[in-house]
Amino acid sequence: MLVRTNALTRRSIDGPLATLAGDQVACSEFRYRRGAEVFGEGEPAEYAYQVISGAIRTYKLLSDGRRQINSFHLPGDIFGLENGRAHRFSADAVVETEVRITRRHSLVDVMKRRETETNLVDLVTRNLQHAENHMLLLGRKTALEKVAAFLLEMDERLAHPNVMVLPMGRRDIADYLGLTLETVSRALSSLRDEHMLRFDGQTQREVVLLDRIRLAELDS
Amino acid sequence: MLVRTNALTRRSIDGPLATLAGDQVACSEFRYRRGAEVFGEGEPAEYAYQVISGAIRTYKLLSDGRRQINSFHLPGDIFGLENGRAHRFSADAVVETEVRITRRHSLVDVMKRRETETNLVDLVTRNLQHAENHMLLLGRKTALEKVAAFLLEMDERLAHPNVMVLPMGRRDIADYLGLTLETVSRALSSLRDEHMLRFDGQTQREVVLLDRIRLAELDS
DNA sequence: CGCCCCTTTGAAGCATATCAAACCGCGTGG
DNA sequence: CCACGCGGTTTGATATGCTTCAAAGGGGCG
Repeated sequence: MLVRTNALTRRSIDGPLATLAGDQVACSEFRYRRGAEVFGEGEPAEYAYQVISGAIRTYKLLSDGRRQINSFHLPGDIFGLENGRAHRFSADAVVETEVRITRRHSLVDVMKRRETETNLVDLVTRNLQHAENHMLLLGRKTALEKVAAFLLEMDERLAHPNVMVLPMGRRDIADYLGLTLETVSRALSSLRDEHMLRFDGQTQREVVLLDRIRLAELDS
Repeated sequence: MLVRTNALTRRSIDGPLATLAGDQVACSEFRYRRGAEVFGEGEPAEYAYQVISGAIRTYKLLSDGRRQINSFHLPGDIFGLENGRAHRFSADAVVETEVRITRRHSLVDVMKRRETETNLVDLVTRNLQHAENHMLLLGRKTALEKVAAFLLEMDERLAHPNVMVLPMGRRDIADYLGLTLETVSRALSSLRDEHMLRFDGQTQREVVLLDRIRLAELDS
């Protein structure tokens, strides 16, 4: 499948991938047909990619098929460079597309050599990962799904306390979720009525999650 | 303003910031009152921050005051670590909040020493930056604003061609913008009717931007 | 020529926003 | 101690922007 190439066959687009890879690692080129999948979410991340011509979309899917495209990758762009072992999103060709490919290992090894125990790339990448998840939420989830996702995110980040004390008000939650505060309030009331959560104390900021499983189901 | 501290006064939360900084750089602690601004979008990024207690929100604002919160930063979280000179978003305290602060320079210098000319952090960070802008779009912009922003993004990335040939169809644009394809189509028709763009050829994929200024105004 | 995909356009429905009012706990000052 | 005011939240009624459902146009390709 992979078309081997060498320095002499390189095209005019020599971006960071080529620079990074330099002559230390092998680059190959490959051509994808319109709609062809480059990689799927959850698949092992073996390669890093640079678009030579055409366009790639990277996206996430909800279980019901709704899709959120994170980015379009155009000629010169690098994508698919993951810190973990698996791709966090899917990628496929919008049109007939040429890409340059290099084994992820090569890059990661170069990276590892240059950085020590505490990895700054990891740090930024975690932020990126959060942003990607959030884009999916903002672009494609309903109010109820958003609020459920928010509660579960906070629950997890607060290490699943019995009583979750939210430091932020309804307005802040609303702005985080791309909703109005009234809609957030209604969603919370609805979840309370459905016995998925309960308010503790008098402030409405102390929440007890009663059914994390059903909340997670709501979160698609 | 900054409260100097040393290793002896450090609290129990010693996350990556402390590790990164180690004993190489000075850490200070500071306390923000509820609602106090830690930094504003566009301000010079002089420090990196780690939350000790409380909560910080980072967000962007549209000119009419609509706000999109990107993240809530809870104890242990690091934020405000920028690659460029300026903050890409604002940060302020949701509640009374303690943060540990270190000069950005210290970290950046450590980083620079460890990495060479081609900076992987830059790479990931650019993606993050895009994601942040996109969250604002998804959470807070109207259909017309989204489509205008999309056109301007593509225009810029394609180096302002006279005729912009979009590689993707309406469905792809819609999924990128968190809309339906019909809404994208209606928005484009509306922009055409308002003489902000014109379709070239017969495919409706070749767009000529006639009034980038008004488009940019739409994009808030 | 005819089919298929993409796009546009129209009509109706619906989820969420907007507008409005009441409630509630809390802090403050009388 | 209570009255009051105030910010935050809930709830209700209405409005609306976007989606959904539907159909027709238009171009490319077999």
